[in-house]
Amino acid sequence: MAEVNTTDVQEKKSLNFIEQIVENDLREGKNGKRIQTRFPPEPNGYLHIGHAKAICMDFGIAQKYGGVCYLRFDDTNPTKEDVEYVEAIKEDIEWLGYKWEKEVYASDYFPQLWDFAIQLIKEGKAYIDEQSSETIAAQKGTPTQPGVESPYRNRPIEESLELFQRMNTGEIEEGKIVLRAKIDMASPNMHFRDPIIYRVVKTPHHRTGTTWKAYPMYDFAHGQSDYFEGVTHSLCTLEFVPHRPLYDLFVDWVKGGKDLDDNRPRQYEFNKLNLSYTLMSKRNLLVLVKEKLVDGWDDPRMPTICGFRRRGYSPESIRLFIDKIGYTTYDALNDFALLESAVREDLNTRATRVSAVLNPVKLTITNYPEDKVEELETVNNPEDPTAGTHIIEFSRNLWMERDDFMEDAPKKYFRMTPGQEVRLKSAYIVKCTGCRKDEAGNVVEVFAEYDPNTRSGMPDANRKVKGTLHWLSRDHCLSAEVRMYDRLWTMENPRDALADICKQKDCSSLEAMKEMMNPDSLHILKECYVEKFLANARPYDYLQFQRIGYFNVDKDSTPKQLIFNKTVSLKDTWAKTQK
RNA sequence: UGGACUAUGGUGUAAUGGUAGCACAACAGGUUUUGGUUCUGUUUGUCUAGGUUCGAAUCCUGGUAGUCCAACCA
Repeated sequence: MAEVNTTDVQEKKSLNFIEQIVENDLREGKNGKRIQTRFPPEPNGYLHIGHAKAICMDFGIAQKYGGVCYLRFDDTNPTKEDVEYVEAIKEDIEWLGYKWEKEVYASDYFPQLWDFAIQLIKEGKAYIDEQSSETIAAQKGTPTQPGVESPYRNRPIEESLELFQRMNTGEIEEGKIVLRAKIDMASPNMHFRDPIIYRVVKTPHHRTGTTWKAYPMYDFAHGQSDYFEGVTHSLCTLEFVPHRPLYDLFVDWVKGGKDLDDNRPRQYEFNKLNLSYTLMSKRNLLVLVKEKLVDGWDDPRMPTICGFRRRGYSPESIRLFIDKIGYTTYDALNDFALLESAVREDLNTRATRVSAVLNPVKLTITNYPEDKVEELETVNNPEDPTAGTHIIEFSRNLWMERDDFMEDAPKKYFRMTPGQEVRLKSAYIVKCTGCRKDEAGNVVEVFAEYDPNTRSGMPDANRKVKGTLHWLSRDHCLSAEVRMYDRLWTMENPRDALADICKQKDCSSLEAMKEMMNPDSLHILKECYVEKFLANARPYDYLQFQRIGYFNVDKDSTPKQLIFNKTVSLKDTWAKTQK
């Protein structure tokens, strides 16, 4: 029965348009019914949740259709790249739960690409241009005006050949000459107007060192790399749609003819992730890190994979979110609330429930003996009976949450207020008898009397009261620092807002970002208390502070200095009705 | 004002010429030793004007709106 059910669910889940293409290709026997993809990051920064969407697609398609996925570092621009990023990227992909068949680099193909470029020169399909970048740009025309041909366009092949060799010896300075493909200066597709395919870069490469001085451009490397590796489906985001005709052209050329066979990579594009209240571009994230507006790439407010990891998101929750938003060709703006609902959904099943008092006030049970301490059992996770239980101490002197007491309470306030009964979670029902205030009128202590018959196992254990509060025994808890995070940006679409501010005020994106940042994105609470049970909690452990939210243990937390990060609040229908 | 792409509730997504469905969000209620979870119910949608068709969210044409393209970045 259960198996039938699973099949039903799978059948009901409709295929996204890429999966439909893949199934079609499989049916038609393209590429020998083989599926191969690649995830091709440039090692110039940390992966963010937008990359996670591409990772789930690239690795997911291979997984689902019995194919393989390579991890290929697109390292054709040594000025921006670094091994630091290579290592971080690998860590993040593994954390997300994916394994690559092979780790490869575009730079592995530099010799083949070089030979191919020479072949094109010999065939009259490429030439060396000696004009300045400004001139070349000007000759390119505009989208509405055709370009004009370079005076070097029809230079003798021998000249181009010789100059191309010298591009790689070091004798030619950066920017002096480039190799261009000879295509069509009048094409409505700007990428066809004799694109530059090789340029001189003298910065040492993080893998090949100083072996090369001439480096291929993206368009000249990507499709060919796919072809060399045997990639069948080259999946990327929508901004590469205009590149596709060029991709196909170069693949045709490197294959040595258009219709030789059907074994060739094809590029398909899907929409990239836009998230509300989130700035995604690597360039701007780099500014945040460099200018120390955040605490590094893994600051829990960052949309990086490592940021979400430090914040307490699970890999499963991120994959669940990606699965929910789907893949289309529409430029969507996804609601951050959907990501939050995904992480709540996942953490609800796995986070250990504990008590933490973040804004403490004394609670004294006046009819409970001074020296008595009871060890009470509390469940680790009501959603998971196998998660077990742990002990929490109860005594006369407790901490409670300041928000859980009101002297004059509104009608539907089910918490501590004089004359009202509440349940102390996992312990007794108590009745509030009053409070003590300081000279300024601040409540400094709340008083209550307990009903000894209402503890679990006692005769009145199942007596119902409206409210249940969390609490801690003052002599049996630990101090902790708790970091409360909120969104980094105040506007729903910070990318557009950033552009607007820069334009209006004619300022740098750094200045604009400073203006846009949410001043309340981080609140550090230093005087919090948590259960003794957390003495040995390990970094990244998933927790639920009951009635508050999901939290995790920060990577810098130690038994002496406990630090917790708020991942996301619990849904709070009470707070909502108060607004 | 060139080319390419896109348009389904507030948001995202399905329906592949034949009953507009799902998730999030919102709202109302039941259960609950977390105002959580869970369960039930409710509200809200095919950008627009034509055309093809027995029948159009789907195909065609015009309009409107949005995205991308003029790096020696990827």
